[in-house]
Amino acid sequence: MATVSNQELKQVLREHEMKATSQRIALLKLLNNTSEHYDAEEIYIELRKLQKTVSRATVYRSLETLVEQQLVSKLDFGEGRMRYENRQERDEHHDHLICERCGKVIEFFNLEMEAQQLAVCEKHDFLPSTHTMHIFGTCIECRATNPN
Amino acid sequence: MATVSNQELKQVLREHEMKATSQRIALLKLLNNTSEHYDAEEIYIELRKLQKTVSRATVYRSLETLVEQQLVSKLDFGEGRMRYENRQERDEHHDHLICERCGKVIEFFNLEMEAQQLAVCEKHDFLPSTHTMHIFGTCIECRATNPN
DNA sequence: GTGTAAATGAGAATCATTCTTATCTTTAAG
DNA sequence: CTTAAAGATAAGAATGATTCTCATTTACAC
Repeated sequence: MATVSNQELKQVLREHEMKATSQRIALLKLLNNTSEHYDAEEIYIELRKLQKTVSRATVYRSLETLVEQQLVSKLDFGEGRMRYENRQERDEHHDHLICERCGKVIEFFNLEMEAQQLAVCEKHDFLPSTHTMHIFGTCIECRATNPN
Repeated sequence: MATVSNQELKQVLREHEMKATSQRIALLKLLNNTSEHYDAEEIYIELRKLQKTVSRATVYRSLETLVEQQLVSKLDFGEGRMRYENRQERDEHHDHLICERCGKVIEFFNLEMEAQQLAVCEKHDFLPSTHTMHIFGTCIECRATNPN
């Protein structure tokens, strides 16, 4: 995962008609350099650790704008709060397997499933914009530990 | 949609090791007799209309138990609150198309998609329990009104 | 009918998120 | 390099959904 320079991030923000504030640059860099699915509070804490002055409100507002600009994806794993992941340089959309025991998230992509989704939309004269496909269950490691 | 008697609902609750309280019977009957996807507050208001003494806490607690018992499904349409639907007598699981303009929810079932989900789980040695598949977009009526 | 575990009502508490407002930055223009 | 205006920010208050607390009530096995 190549670290992106501040200059490049500024460029990205400006291309999306967002002022290149230090808070936004730091937030984008954080999501750029991790494969974690952080929630807003975790992002706030990480930015604070990095000596950034930032408020929760700014984290939420920036995330909202970044999601609108499709630079970031907003994910709901059914925990009562949202998680976010970087979307730049991702060529493929992906869905998630979520382990209900350990919380691990496995990403997957299945072309046939995507095709079926389009078929369903066509059948119902529905114009899709986004979708969420989350499969909840138990991962192999957790079953190995305790088959239950 | 055949109305189920209180006696039958009592029976159902007892079969699931839940005390057959009047609040639970009324809640279950409400969900049984509608195809709406109510949220907790709407359920609370409906039960009040029906002259039932019930508190919000009881609505939430009962729903939680009913979901555990798989008598009710908990749905997240990305509105920041959960919705619930009856699950009894439904032989088929189904997924949802959600119109981002008018909020309409269209239910669908696609066997091939379900098969692909199982295939993905197998591939990742993942034991699935439930899944959510929500496609967001614009329904035909909204596009007819304003193609955009 | 009684006792007891379970369920409930009312409102307080919590948690994620959004709003408010006064104060800063960014950036385009001189 | 200043400057001004639009846009962003910090801090904390407000909101809204959901959960918790605890004293009281109810279901139901006996």
